[in-house]
Amino acid sequence: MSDTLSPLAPFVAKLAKTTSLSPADRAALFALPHNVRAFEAGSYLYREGERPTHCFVIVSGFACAQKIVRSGSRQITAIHMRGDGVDFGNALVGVADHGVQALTRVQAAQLPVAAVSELIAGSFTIARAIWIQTLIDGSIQREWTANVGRRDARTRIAHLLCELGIRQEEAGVCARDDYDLPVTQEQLADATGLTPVHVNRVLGNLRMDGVIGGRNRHVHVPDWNRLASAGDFRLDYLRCDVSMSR
Amino acid sequence: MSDTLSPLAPFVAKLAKTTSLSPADRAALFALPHNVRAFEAGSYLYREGERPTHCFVIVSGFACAQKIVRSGSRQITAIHMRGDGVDFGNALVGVADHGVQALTRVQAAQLPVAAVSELIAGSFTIARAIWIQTLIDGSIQREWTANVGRRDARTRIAHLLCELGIRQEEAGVCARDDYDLPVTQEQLADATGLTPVHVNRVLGNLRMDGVIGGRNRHVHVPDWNRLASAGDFRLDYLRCDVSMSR
DNA sequence: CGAGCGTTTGATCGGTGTCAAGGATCGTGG
DNA sequence: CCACGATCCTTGACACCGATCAAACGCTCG
Repeated sequence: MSDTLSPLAPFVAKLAKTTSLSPADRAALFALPHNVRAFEAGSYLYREGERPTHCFVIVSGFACAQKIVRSGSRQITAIHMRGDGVDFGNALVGVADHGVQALTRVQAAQLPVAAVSELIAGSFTIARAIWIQTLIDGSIQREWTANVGRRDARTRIAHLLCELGIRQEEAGVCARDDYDLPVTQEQLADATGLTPVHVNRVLGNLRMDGVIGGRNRHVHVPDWNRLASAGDFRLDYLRCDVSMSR
Repeated sequence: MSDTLSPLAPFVAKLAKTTSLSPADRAALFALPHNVRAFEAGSYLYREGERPTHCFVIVSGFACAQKIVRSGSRQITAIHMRGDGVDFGNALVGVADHGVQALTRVQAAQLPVAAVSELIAGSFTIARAIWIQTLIDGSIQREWTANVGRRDARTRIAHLLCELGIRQEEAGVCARDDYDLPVTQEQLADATGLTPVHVNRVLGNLRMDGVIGGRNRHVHVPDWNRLASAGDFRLDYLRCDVSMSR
């Protein structure tokens, strides 16, 4: 298969944004044994407490990392999209402290942990590139903690919409100011630490104010700076190379 | 200097818990150029937006990672203690997305980023060990997101007290059920996404209920399981090897 | 056409924030 | 040794954001 058609291509492209990869490195990455599997919306890539046997690369759709607290409510701790590597840390540590669930129908490439582990051991450049991805994930995670901890509902939701827009633009899926968001308001609530009802009201307000347009699981942003301002959003934490204004 | 007396010893010991280090690896770690510096409470190890020139290893005291949101309030995203490596990711990525501030008087060993970078490049075992630490930090970060997102104030605070107890026990500082916590209630509030006033009330309740004892920046836990239950705390996410019951 | 799921809206409740004042503790200087 | 100021803790009254409960509405797919 041509590399550009490999399901791993978006992932490799993402790595290449932070680390210059030699042809040999690229070849080693594309040579990773993998098979693409479809997950229905709501199904689990793996569950909290399991010992994952595979790492994943998302090919299409949205998945989320989540934790369940005793009260039964869940917190979504990350949203994964096309080109994202999911928990390559599994190659190094054992039991998963969180579950990964498909938010929509998801196509994901499965990579055996052992193969990833070998690849990392075999190339410092690749190890470094993947490590940097996990550091960026960590940066996003910190931002999420601040988001649910210290921002009000409106700002929180606007911030999430900004992040999803930028990351999808970065992944080459679509434009930041016009994208599909095929997730329910309940899922947005679990990502922002709110209730579905309140998410609904806040989205309504944002729409009434003209900050966002588009109905029915589609986000349209008439004025990016306005949304970014509403969401207290600065994109440095994403460590991507796109510029802010539009 | 004898290795056991090196300020890096607690850090190396922590690495050794997840990765078996050869004598050469240990020697390379202890050979890292470093100087120990004291930071007054409230001073910054580095600030958000800076490009750090050093990594740090905490020798004594407490430091925190923090982000400031537009409203001016801050979210503490991590608490660092003896033996913790602070942002070794700085060796790989550039600008800091968060600041690191001393919560108490802190002694920290400063390691030039270039030296850490070289060390990582020179030993896969060490790189792996440090990487695993950053993965554990990530696991803690996810737990914090869930904590501020989906737990009520009482549970949130109890959870934090559990984590701090276990981590200090792991670091060999003291017992989990009897430790000094020389931070203000305002700082606890910033760590849990609450207000100082409410933290005060909740701590009062926990004390009245006998879940915690000890006044004045000292935590005493009469019944560990009771606190763990109040905090919805399971220690798997810390990936440490101590057992739960006591 | 009906069932199921998600969205929207209204009414009400409660946990936490805000504002304010007084009390405790501690370091510092006279 | 005491006075003083600064900082933090504690407590009370009240406000408000977001949660909860409930019901109607609108899709989509058998």
